[in-house]
Amino acid sequence: MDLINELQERGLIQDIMPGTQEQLNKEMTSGYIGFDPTADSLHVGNLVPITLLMRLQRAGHKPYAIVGGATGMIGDPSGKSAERNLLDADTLNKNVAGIRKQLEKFLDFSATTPNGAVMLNNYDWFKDFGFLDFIRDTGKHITISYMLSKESVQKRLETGLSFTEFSYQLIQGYDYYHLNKNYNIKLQMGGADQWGNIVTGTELIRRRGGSDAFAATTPLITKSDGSKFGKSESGNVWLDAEKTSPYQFYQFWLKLPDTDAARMSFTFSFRSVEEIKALIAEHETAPHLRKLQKALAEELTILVHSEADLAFAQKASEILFGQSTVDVLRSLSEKQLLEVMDGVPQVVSAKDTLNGDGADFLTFLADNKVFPSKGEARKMVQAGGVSINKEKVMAIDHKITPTQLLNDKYLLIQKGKSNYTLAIFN
RNA sequence: GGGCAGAUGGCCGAGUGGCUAAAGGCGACAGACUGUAAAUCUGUUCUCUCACGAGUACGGAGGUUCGAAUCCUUCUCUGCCCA
Repeated sequence: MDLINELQERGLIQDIMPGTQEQLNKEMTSGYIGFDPTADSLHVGNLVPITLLMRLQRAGHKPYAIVGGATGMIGDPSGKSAERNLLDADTLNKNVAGIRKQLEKFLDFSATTPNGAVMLNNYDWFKDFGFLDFIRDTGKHITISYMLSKESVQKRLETGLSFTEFSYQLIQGYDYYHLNKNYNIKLQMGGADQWGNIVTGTELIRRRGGSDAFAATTPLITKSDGSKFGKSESGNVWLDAEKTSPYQFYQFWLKLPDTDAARMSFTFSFRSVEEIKALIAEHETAPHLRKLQKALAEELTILVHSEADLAFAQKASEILFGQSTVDVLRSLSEKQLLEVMDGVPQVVSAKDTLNGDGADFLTFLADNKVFPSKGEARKMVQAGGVSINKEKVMAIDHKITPTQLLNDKYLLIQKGKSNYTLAIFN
């Protein structure tokens, strides 16, 4: 099965330009995807383009990852309902560097392999490109009505769109032209919201007499309820272990609703389509075992983090969500406890605050930022949403005393169903 | 440059002098049920506070008034129409 057929089976093709499949079957083809440096880390949403490049490379083609140091300065209006704030140069540089580093994990960048991956920053070819030169060389080939007809532009005409964002498609379009001309790149991929920008690129290449240029986009990935994919209660799910611990990352996939788990497996997993179908069938016979979610969570935690990180994440999940009771928690040695809690957010405070009557629980929660304020903490306790060591806290005037501590030192605080914090008393 | 319309809580959107911390919806969070699922039901949702309460808030700044999201002036921004 060729790459495009497989992508189609996985539901990863939204739009595709005629001839793309033939081109990929004809020869080793260089293809690229751009990454927007809006943050210093990539998040799970970016895993779609990342795995797409991986699939491209595994199929024997040459992947290019373009970090948008230049385009990031402009702001892509696609999919945005309002004008974006511009990032300052320092932030941008930091973001570009962070993203670069992460991408290196996923692709084989060895220069000796013919289809070794390559990373480029479009700032390099834009920084010395003067405005007059740009509008003469590039702007001349694209008409206003063509640019205006783009959906990303149309949607914003009513509510406002600055010239800066309007011109974005030309900048990205030029990227493709530049890459086509200088690197013989013949394929651009991206999310469906990028189709307009990508096509401006192929148009520019065509009008300026470049070689063949093809394009394919993936459907925008959303959850079954239509909301944006890749958010947990605590915000974005990042690929950076410092921002989202491997445990939290593992949990994110494990918690996927059934309806999403199937689709996400096709989207993210490198298992074959047949394997995934078999897993889904198996899952349906015993949904409560969550085999599908587990398989996906395992695979992706290894891909993004490591086998060892997965092992800890699994152990922690087992203890935090298994049949465990206070007794199980109490039976863990200090070492075991700390290992398991590695990815769980932790707060440290002084042990002598527990002397006498003990420390007021609500005050403790607020002071240690487990909750933003005492009022907030009270609300949660009153709603029955807070537990200590797996036992629900019923009283709003609960006091923490030394006898409640695990290993004489730790307190496992749980807010809601799946948010844990480990308090350490030294 | 001229005319018109508009800016309300995370979002949408009602409110046109006191009963408004501001209807309703969405989203979000929590509880029950369950499988760490979905659906459903319930509660919460400006900030701080044990509570009484206090403080901020309807684009910005001034003003009228005992009292303003609501009236006036002005500024900023956005859309539409005309030049």
